Formats: sequence, structure tokens, C-alpha cells
Amino acid sequence: RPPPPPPPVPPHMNGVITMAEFLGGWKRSHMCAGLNTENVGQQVTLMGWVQRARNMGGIIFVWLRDKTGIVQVVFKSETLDEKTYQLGEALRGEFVLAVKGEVALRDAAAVNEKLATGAIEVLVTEAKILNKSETPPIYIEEEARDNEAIRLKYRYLDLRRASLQRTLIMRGKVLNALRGYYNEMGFTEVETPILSKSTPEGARDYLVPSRNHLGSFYALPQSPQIYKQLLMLGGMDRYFQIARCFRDEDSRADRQPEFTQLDMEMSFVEPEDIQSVVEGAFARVFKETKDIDIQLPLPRITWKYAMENYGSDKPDTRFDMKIVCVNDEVASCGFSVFEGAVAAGQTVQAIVAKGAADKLARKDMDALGEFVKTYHVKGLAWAAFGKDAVRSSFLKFMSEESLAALKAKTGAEEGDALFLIADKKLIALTAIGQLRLKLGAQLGLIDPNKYNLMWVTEFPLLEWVEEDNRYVAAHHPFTSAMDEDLDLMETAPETVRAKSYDLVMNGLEMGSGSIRIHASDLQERMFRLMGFTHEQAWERFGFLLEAFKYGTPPHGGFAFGIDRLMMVLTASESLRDVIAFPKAQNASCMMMSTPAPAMPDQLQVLKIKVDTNL
RNA sequence: GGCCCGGUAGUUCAGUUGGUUAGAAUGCCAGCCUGUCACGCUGGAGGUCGAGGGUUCGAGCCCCUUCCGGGUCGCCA
Repeated sequence: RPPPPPPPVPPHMNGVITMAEFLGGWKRSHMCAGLNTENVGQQVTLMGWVQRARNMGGIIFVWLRDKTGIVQVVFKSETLDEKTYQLGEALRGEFVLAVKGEVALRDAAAVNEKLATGAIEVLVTEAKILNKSETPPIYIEEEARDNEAIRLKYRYLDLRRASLQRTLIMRGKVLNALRGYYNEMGFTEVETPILSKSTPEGARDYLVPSRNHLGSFYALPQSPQIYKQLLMLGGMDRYFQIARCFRDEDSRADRQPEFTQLDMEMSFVEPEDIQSVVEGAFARVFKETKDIDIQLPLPRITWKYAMENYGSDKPDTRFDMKIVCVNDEVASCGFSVFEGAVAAGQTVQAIVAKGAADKLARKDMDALGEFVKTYHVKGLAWAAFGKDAVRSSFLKFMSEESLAALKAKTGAEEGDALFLIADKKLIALTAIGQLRLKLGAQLGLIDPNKYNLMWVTEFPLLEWVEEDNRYVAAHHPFTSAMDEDLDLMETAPETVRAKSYDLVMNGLEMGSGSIRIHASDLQERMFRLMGFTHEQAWERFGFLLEAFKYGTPPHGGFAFGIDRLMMVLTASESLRDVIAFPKAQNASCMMMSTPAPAMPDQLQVLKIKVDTNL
């Protein structure tokens, strides 16, 4: 695309400045918001951007902004020479300004309570326009007003907003706190390669072609998983890294193609040892960034409990509304949908929204019915036990006794709304779990100031994948089974529980970890379960299986997402709000137009031909 | 790959059943104004209604295709 033409010099700029000025020996003495009443009478030199210039015709008030905040600087025609005053008149938004002047107390009537520095102002004696600015395409104010597309294109301007600056400053502090903590705990920070090897299973890899090995590719790491296990083999004992990870999958509000994890691994440990280190890290971060004391140890629930009570492996426990299985109550209730489901070995799951009967109109119920269908269930049965009337989608089919039993089991009373979903157990639980979250938000049951951290343990080791007709590792293929379930690996693989654990906060998965397999025979057994032959396993992981033969210590680890942690700490809706230069939903960068086609000579060197019709 | 929401002035948006010259706010430009702090007042400029095609006497509005942004299901060990 052609470069834009040079902007015309605005008429008001003529004769004032024509080009950017250099500092010319000026040294900044203070940051803008670093000034307060104690500085009154001092000569200061400030540098920053013009947030706003108010020309009163004879006196000009300018808000000067830097990383710390805003301070008012004043150009007075009665005390300034004509040239300096004219310079003040020429100021526009986002001009880069340097001023010298004296800090003065404002008149009591002129104090601005809304400004941190509102009790003072700087009376300008000299000024330099270090640079001018075209009218910015977005508003640079505390909170964003513009839509995300344009803010992402002009990210460097969006970054000037105080809220985004605060987030990045806090992010830096979190990283610093974590580094300090892990070092204190005897961990060593080790960097692992970005040019890595493609791993089977898991997410799609980002590939990097090799010039030295035509036709071969590096893969960007989805995580440093194998390296950190090899570091344990290498005797590093306690490793951590603030690791960039890459996954070529579709984005979500809480999923970016590249993201940062605090990755760690420890030798000679059991799950509790790792969990206590991780808990300590989170407690440290919450204390240092928000002065919140997290009660340790964190509560622990099993995966099974989480699924059956919250319909999720990452439950949001900031509100109750637990799920109740009502199979027995509806097995012969008269309503054929429920009866049929139970007879077919499926389940009927229920939740009760306390006091919500009269808050949910028929169209709300219909919307909720549509909502749950997203999660692959056929429908939603509901009953609203209102003060004056009972409304329901299914009660007319149901016997009095069954209704009584249902109410007793679920605790539904007058004023409550009752919801039921019938389907295969995991599908029904997942759908009603999502409904629970939806209702929690819709009915305002979620306290935004709560931080409910917990461990979810004993995940299934394997997952059956219908279309591939085989098991895959639920976590990753290096995860160890629980000792008492080892014998079930071949006889009942789907019931084997893993020595794995997720850290969950407010319904978000913050991270996960496990005790790894440290014996090569067990690792081979695992690969076999996943449908790899001995040869295939050695072809792909030979180096690892061989490494495991040379005295591998028992080890395990954990990794948690820094981005998601920042999302929670800053109450952000999207990962994009906590990453300096995030990607858009289609994994592109709107600012730099990344990715971009390669130059023909680059492809030539790599012997790569692009055929988009393949 | 599927579904949903959105795209109109620099920006944020409104735009009735398809009907005259597409509006508002803010920003921008000019003038006035010596204590403003979302300063105020007066005037002005600013539009490929995302793009292409179709229906129609007539399309910002209806239909088709497509591009872009967001959410989500699949996917993400």
C-alpha cells in the first residue's frame, strides 16, 4: 500500500514550530504525578504528552501526562514572553511537551479533587515542543471508549491509556514477585529452546522451516514440557521459567496463540509438595499486588466431585447453586423424557435458582433453553414456583408424588426456579454447569471481589476419542497414574485416575500439573495404551525413553498462565487487555499486519513453494 | 468448519414500512474569551453508509456473495 502523504502544517502551527526539537540539555526533574504540595516553590522540569489544552484567551491550562499521571501546567500571557505564550497556544492533544516552571499551590477554590495533583499546578516559565502529533484516531483516556479493532491497530496509542499502563506495570510486578519467590524457594530459572520439536497429540504447532535442513521444520513449543523433565534428569532439581508458549488453535477471550506461563518442575516430590509451592506463589502475588491474604492450604476437591456438583472441572465457587442428580425421583415420574433418559442409562440433573421464579419471564426461559442447546443437549425443563402462579414446561406431565420428591431432593421451594436437563451424564452435567454459570451472572450472584482459589485433583488419565477409536492422554502422555489405579490401566483404562491437579480460580483454569512417569517401562505402557506401537513410540520419543533409562528421579511440576492470572487480578474481560501487543481473534496482529507473505527470495532459500489450493 | 452479534463523518453512535440534500455528540479548523479543569460562546469543514453483485421507479435499510472485528461450539494434551 502506498505511504500516506506528509500531513499539511496546521495553520495555527505556522511560525511557531516547524519540526521536532531535541532536549537541548534539558533534564527532567520530576514525573508529572510525582509532584505534590511539598514541591511548592520548587523549580521543576517536566516532560510528557498534552492530554488537553484549555485556552481561556490570555491564560492556557495544559494537562501534561506521563506514565505516572497528569499535572496541570499554566501558560500566562501576562508573565510570559510572546514566543513562549504562542507556543502554548499552538499545543494540541498528544503533542510532546517539555516545560520548566515553578510549582505553585492552587487557590482553594481552584483545587481539582478529581486530579491526584489537583492541589497544585506548574507555572510555566520556559517550554519546548519536542514533537507535534496528528489528531489521534482514538481517545486516550482512562478507560477505552473506542472499539477494539481500531485500538488494536493503534496499540501504541492505546497503551498510553492509564488503565492499560497500570495493567502492564502490575504485570511487571507480578513477574518480579514470582521470580523473587521461586528463587527464594531454591528454584533455578533456566531458558529452554524456542526452536523446538513438534509433539504429537495436543494442539497444532507453529512450524519454522529450516534452511540447513531443507524440508524439515522446527516447531515452536506448546510448553517446555519435555525440556523441563529432561532438566530433572539433568539434576537441576528445582526449575522454573517464565515461558512463552505457542498453540496454533482458534482464539477465545481467554486464549491467545502465544501466551506466557510460569513453568516449573521439581524432583523427589509428591503432589502436595508441588501444590504447596504453587499456593505460596499465588499467595505472594495476591499479597503484593492487591494486599489480599489467601488462606492456605487451598481447598482440594476431586474432579469427580467438581463435575457432579458444578458440572465443570473448573468450578466457580463464588456462588452455590450446586447440581443435584434426580434420577431416582424422576425414574417413574410420568414425564416420558425423564423416564426414557433414566431407562436408557442416562441421567437427569437439576439446579435450583433461589428466589428467581418471578425474575425469569417466559422469554428468559426460552433463551436459557436455546443457551443450553449450545452444549449439545436437546432441551431444558424448567419450573418457576412463583408466589401467585406456578409456571412450568413439564409439570403437567408429572405426578404429584414425583413433584414432591423432586422438590424435596433439590430443595426447591416457593419463589424458586428449578431447571432440569436429561442426557448422558457428562453432557448433562456440562450443560447444566454452563446454565449454572449463566444464571449466576444473570441473577447477580457472583461477588466480583471474591477470589476463590482451589485445587481440582484426580483427573481421568485417559479420554476415549470416538473418531480416532483410541484413548488419548487427558492431560499429557507423561502423566503418572495414581498408584492404586495402576492395575486398571489395561483392564479399565477409562477409570484410571491421574496424579494430576488443576489450580482453579473463579471458574478459570489457572494452571495444571502432574507427577510425571519416571520409569521408561511405564512410559512405554502409556504410549501403548494411546495406540502407539513400540516402534512408533521410539521413533517419536526415543530420546526421552532412552533418557529415562539413566536414573530418572521421581518428579512432577506445574505451569500456570500469567495472562489469565493478570485477567483475574485486573478484572479484565479479555486476555487482550493484559498483553502489550495481543493478536486479534484470527491470530493476526492488526498493528503490524502479521503474519505476512514471505518474500520470494526467502522462500527460494528454503525451497518452499506455496500452493493455497492444496 | 458451524452458529450468533457488529461494520454509517477522525471517533462513538442514531437512522421509522425502501422515498427529498444521510443526522447527533465529540473531535478537528477559524474567531472571541485572563482561573479553566468534559471550560464556554460563534462560525466552518468533514461521508465510497466495509466491498461486490442483485431486486426495485427508487436501497444505509431487502436478497446473495465476500472482507473485517468480536463472542461462542468444535478445537485447545
